Amino acid sequence: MTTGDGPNRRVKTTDTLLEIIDTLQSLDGATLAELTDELEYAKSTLHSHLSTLEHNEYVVRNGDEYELSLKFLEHGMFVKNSDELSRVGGPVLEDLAAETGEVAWLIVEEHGKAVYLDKAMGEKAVQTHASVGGRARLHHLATGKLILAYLPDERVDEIIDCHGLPELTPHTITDPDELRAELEEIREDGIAFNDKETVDGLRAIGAPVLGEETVYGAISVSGPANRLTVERCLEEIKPLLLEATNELELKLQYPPN
Amino acid sequence: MTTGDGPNRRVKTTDTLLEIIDTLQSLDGATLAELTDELEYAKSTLHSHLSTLEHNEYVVRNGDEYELSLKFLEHGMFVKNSDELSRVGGPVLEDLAAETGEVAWLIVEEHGKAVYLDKAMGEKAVQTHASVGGRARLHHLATGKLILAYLPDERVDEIIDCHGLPELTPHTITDPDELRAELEEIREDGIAFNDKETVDGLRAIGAPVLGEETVYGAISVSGPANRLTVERCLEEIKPLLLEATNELELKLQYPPN
DNA sequence: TGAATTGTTTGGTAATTCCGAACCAACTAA
DNA sequence: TTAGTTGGTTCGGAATTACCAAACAATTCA
Repeated sequence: MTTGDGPNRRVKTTDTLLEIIDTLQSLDGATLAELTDELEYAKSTLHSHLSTLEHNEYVVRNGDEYELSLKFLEHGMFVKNSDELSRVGGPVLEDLAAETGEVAWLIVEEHGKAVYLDKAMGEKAVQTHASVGGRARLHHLATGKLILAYLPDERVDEIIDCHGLPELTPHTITDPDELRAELEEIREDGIAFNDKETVDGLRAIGAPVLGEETVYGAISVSGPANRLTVERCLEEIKPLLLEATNELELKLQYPPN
Repeated sequence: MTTGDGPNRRVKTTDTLLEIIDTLQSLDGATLAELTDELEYAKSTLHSHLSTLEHNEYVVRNGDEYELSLKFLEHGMFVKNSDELSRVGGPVLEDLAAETGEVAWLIVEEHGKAVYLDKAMGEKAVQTHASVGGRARLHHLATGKLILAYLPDERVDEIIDCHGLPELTPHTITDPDELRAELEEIREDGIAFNDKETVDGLRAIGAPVLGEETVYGAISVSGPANRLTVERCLEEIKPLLLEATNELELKLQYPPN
């Protein structure tokens, strides 16, 4: 039989495999012995899995070290490029970054989480915690809250249930009702802030990219809170963001091809 | 038992799974019915595999369409960023692109193929066939031939055996001996050309990034053959490339951390 | 030289994948 | 409304195989 009960029967071997892949990534490559220590499988079992992965070019070997291969980059870039928002968003982010000097982000939702789809660095941009392809909870990001704000209420409840509202800084919203109140405000304003809710000293302002009945994603500009003041956000950044999202929404509505 | 005979026993279910993933990519998302047509498995079999992939967040559903998720981007960017050459190469490519106005590429070898690790677009750059994460044969690229030139002879034979020398244009080298002669020349010159060997009308010039006893990868500048003449390559681009690879080799030898 | 460590191979069985076929749910056409 | 179609979902059970244990090979270190 399979893992799990009742509906949605799963394939146990596949669970095993994906567990191996995830572990291989979190260890940043590992020898067979290290993997054996980390996972609850016999050495020989892991060995045949690794051989299969290598044969299919999903893993490369450096001596006795097994590492994930660039096959993942191939698939990943393919997925990224098949997203229309990603394609039209790239140049828009570059403009935003150039005009503000800060970091501009493009975020979409997947499986109830925020995924950093793209970024552009301005002149004064500082290296941040996040990177393209990375994931984060939705509730502590300007873009994440925007996405939640335009998602159906049931879906929001589901996401809160599933992922919780963990506290990252003293400013993170951890109460569901407080979050829902903020989402209401965001819907009224059409923009959202991240006021040191993710990292202390980091502020961001974002705007959503909306379609008819859907939210495609959101973009934001982030930077040090003392440089990116609330006034500067509202006066300088907000108009730029709204111009950008407006352009994106038009391009998504009337794709060039 | 398992797939394959003798040594390196493989896990058949894993082969199946990776086959599904590859198919899902080449179809750019598919319904269960479409996958059933494409692959030799029962509908119910594919269904449980897809359910497992979705449960592990490697696949997303849009209605009845199954698509690869951005999880692949996460792993892919992680692999890319754990490569030191990729990290130091990015800014160098940007400079090259800015100085030449053309497209600058960073290529590494994996499983006997060329992988486009990064690119930077100059002012006059035209959209090309290739994209980051993509793969190509080594024998028809300037960077690919460079990598072959500095790989052990046995390895070169192995790669020729395994992947062949398919013809992409009338200029592609398809004869093993001719290729080996060119590799010898490349070792003498320290640079390599791609003279319409990949796409008609496209020229590129590249230089290798060498370590002690190894070749890390290669970088190149490519553009329309009529603009990127052989003279311009030798006089303008070649010094820039050598300066760039020199910088990269130093940075790889003495990493900042 | 022997002990320790790590990757590789293999036999056999307990476990699971896989198929077939039935079951739904949503549309379409008559 | 009803019959027909298309596509996703579920489930029992036989055939296949993933998995473990244990032996083996190849290095490395004492």
